[in-house]
Amino acid sequence: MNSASKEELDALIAKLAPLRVPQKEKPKEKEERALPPLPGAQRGAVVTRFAPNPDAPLHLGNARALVLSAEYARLYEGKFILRFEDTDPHIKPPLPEAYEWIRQDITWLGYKWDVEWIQSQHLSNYYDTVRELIRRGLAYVCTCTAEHFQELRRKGEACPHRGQPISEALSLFEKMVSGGFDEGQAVVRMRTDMKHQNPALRDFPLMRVVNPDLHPHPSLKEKTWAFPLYNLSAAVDDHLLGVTHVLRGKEHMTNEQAQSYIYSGMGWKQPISVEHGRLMLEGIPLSKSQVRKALAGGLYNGWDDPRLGTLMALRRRGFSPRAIIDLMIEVGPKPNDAMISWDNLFAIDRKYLEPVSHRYFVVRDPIKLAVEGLGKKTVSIPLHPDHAEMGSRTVSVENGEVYVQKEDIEKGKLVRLMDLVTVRYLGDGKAKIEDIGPEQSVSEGIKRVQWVPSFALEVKVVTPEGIIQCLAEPSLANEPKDATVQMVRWGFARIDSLDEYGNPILYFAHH
RNA sequence: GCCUCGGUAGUCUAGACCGGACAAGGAUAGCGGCCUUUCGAGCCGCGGACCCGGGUUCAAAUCCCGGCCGAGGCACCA
Repeated sequence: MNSASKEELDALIAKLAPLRVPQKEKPKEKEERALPPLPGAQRGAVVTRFAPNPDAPLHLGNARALVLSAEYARLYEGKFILRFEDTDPHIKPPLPEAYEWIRQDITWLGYKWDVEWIQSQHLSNYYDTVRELIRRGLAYVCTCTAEHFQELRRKGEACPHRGQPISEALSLFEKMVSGGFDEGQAVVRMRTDMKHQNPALRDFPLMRVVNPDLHPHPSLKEKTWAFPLYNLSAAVDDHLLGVTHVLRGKEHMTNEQAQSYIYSGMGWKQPISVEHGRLMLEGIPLSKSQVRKALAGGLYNGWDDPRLGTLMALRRRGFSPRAIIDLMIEVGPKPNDAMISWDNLFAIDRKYLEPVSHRYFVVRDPIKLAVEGLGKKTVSIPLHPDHAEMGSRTVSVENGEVYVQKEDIEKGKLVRLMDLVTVRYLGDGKAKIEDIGPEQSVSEGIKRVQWVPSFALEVKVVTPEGIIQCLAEPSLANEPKDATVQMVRWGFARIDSLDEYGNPILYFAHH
């Protein structure tokens, strides 16, 4: 079969299912980029998981593993698990509010998880597995200092504890669990091969001690001294939860090998692992540690600061979750790293926002224009030029005065105030009407600009570059919170909140 | 120092496993035009890439070897 040509296959398919023959003349629909097949996946028998550490909200880099895991589960009609990996109260202590942040981030993207699993609530599973590994002679308790073991690992030499009897290992382990060792005094190691060509795999650690008085776990009432390390907890839970496919970053490549020692030691079937490359976002620090540091230093206003690449920030700016999903599907599960450009994300997002966003005039850096002879006038303008069914808004000029953007007018030049009138700017805030209709203004290439009446709404637009005080047409106040609007000739923004005077604050998304 | 994985236009991606209609397709960004009461959307056109060097082959983006560059691991983090 694998020697059959494409033509032969097509012919065969045509015979079997004549209705599904692709029609040549059919205009090529822009096919949505699809995910490549998942190795070893069977419909209905795929279980994936997304396993964040709840120490921060999700960012675009995390979204890759998340979207892939959720999409593959959906694609194969399988199950999707959300697992919180909160077993390090010392170096990466869980942030109690982050659990909910992450749930919200995932929900915002439109995904539901079939199972939620919090590792810190299931520590006894890891203890049981460690006991079994010790009983099988596959693990031991090492009381070397970290530095000393590092040295032995480098040289490929065993430490004195490696040969300890099983009974001793077992009792030392119970001593770890019951608080008989302080931090750094003992660790459980997998017995692998001290001469393994990859030093990372030489007797890697399974469990260590964290002092609960110094580093209490926020969601553990009882004092707990022994915590699993990543390779142990991931292997135990992936097995227990029946995970069939693990989609994660390629920084876990050696972990996959480490985990296979546990899987084979326990006689478990190892899930198929697909490791994707890392994502970078143009000009933005994504790494949690960097962001946290900058946050502490007051550089950002919070995890949802519009300058950040967190999903929270993108959500606040009014991005469509579909845009993030599309981008992740485009990047796919391949092992290449990718530098995501904002332009690319904006372009995808625009496709979703453009057809649904109401148009409004918003003026930055305003200058008052007294238009001679304009007087009192009310115009009605569609909320969307291509969708009359969306309705329209009205803008009233009271006394011939409007605001335009300083940069849009030039003394002596014509300018078309959109949907209102064409004027010539005379300088000194004065303008006079010219008898040039909309069609003619287009054909003559006259600049068309947005404007607002003199009794405009004062709005703040929060952009990645800073907060801009602007004037908006009064009907913008009719838009509900969370609505995404298009500020004509500027870009998309989301209605975020009201300021102390009841005026809207908008978060800018992009052009 | 040891180990691993990558390298197609500015950016993202298809093709690579299974060499041949690939003088490399799509998207985005750029430029030009059309259209249009937005600097939006749409349409048309233009320019832009297989990291380098060897090898195998009638034929290499695709296979092999070497190099260069990039990323990651060598945590009592995940």
